[in-house]
Amino acid sequence: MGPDEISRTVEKKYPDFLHKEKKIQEHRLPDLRNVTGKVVMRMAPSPSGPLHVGHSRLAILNDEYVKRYGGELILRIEDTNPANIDPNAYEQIPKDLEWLGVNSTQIVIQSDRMDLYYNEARNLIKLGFAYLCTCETEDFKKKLSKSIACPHRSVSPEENLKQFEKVLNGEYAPGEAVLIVKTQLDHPNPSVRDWIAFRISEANHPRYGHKYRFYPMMNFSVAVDDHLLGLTHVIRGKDHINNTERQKYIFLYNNWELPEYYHYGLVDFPQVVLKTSIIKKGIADGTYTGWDDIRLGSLMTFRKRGFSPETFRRYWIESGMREIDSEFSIEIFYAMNKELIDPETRRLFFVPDPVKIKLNGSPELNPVIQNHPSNRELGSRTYNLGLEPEVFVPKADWDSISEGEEFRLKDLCNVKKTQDRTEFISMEPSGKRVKIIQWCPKNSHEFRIMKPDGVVDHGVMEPQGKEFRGVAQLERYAYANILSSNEAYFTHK
RNA sequence: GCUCCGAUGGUGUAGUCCGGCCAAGCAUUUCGGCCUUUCGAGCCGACGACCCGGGUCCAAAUCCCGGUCGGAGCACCA
Repeated sequence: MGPDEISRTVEKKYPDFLHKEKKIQEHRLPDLRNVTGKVVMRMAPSPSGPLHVGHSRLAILNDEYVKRYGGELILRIEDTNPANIDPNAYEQIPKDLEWLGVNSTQIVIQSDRMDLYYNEARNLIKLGFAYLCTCETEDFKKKLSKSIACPHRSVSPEENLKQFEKVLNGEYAPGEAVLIVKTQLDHPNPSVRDWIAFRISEANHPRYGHKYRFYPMMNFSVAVDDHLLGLTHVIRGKDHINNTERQKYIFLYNNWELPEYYHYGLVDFPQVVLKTSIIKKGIADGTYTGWDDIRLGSLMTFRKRGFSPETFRRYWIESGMREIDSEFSIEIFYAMNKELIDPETRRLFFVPDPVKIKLNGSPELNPVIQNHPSNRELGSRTYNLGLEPEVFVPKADWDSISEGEEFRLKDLCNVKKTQDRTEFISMEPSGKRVKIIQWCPKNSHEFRIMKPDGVVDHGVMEPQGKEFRGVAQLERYAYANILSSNEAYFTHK
């Protein structure tokens, strides 16, 4: 039996052996604990700016589970720190989520719910689980670290209630009084001991101005809302683990049923600026062009770079929900996006750092170029270059070709380099394996591409790219989102 | 310092709860090959990992103990 015969026999008798089934392992998020019927989940960003890639994980994970089990996904905007609110965020956050394909069924804004928080505060005071404290901050912290109660901790509920109303009425200045939730002073974890539930702020609130001055801290408003909104499952970052422990006391004191909590690991985004304070400063001083500056990691930026929102979903589903910290793999993220967009992304020629060369001895050249190698629906384009035309090619490629070497101008013709020009060889590929490079006609226009590292690549774009908008694969260069006749945002290689 | 958490190839993950089908799967990167509608595309292939040391067990990535390393929190931010 010769080799061919063997393989034919094997093929016939044991087809499974040759075609070992390609196991396509689909990443699937684990099931949630304790699901009885529909779930109620939430995502709760603070409106300090637009959403960035980090927020997208929270949004996608919650959205995925609500889609799996059915139920509600609440967008809760946590604007209880008036000093750190970007008024535009109220509008932008829902837009960012819509782009991601995350559908919230209800939007809740915490500043609309101040009375609910005040009522719960009064309730806890009455039950003896909360007290007003007017200690110096440092003094209070020091005592807490040594598990020592401050004098206010033993004040009667009646007296505390009076004090509470005084604070609401403006009889204390910022820093002079806080409301504290009692937990356990001897709790082994110092960060869980008596924690601050309300503090005074006189900052102007974009939605309510100076109507309120005693604002709940996140741990308080979150606990109250998670209960009142009927949350069944809470998914959020690992940085909230200790907050969860604190919030559980509010549930305990009210005998409320706890949601199931999940905390996913922290993700490090190397070399991406995400911090809103830095971005705001950078926009103000002109370092950045805006929230969608190519160097930033906002969803607005990714959108402007032409990413598919589906890429975020795939990436975060693959990342799962484990409590392991990880590094955001931009490499894998790019690869996922490429796989999604490539089948319907047209090709164009962009020549960075162009040099003009003459095609000596060529006939009339009228190339017809497919806009996509396999997707016929994207059509083709034609150029009438005439006899012995001049074209642009990338300088780096030109310099790497040696004297007398044959190479091919893609979809045009084969030529040979001779000093500062080329000699025509043939229209058809010669069959030899030669370097193939992209080119642009003489009447191409100037074009620049903004890259995420802040570098701008200059070059020329073929004439038929002038009207095109959207993501294109600039052959042999990269994918880019063409924003105007002379500028694009770099997507990825 | 205190409390808690984690550790699978360069990177992201599957498997860990309920030990055996795991001489560890998938993806990406890198490398090699194929591809005359010629791509930095696509297809095929290769390299590459269970943090360390003990213990339990016929059997450990998986259970137990001890280290090491890494992370989070300890805000009048969220």
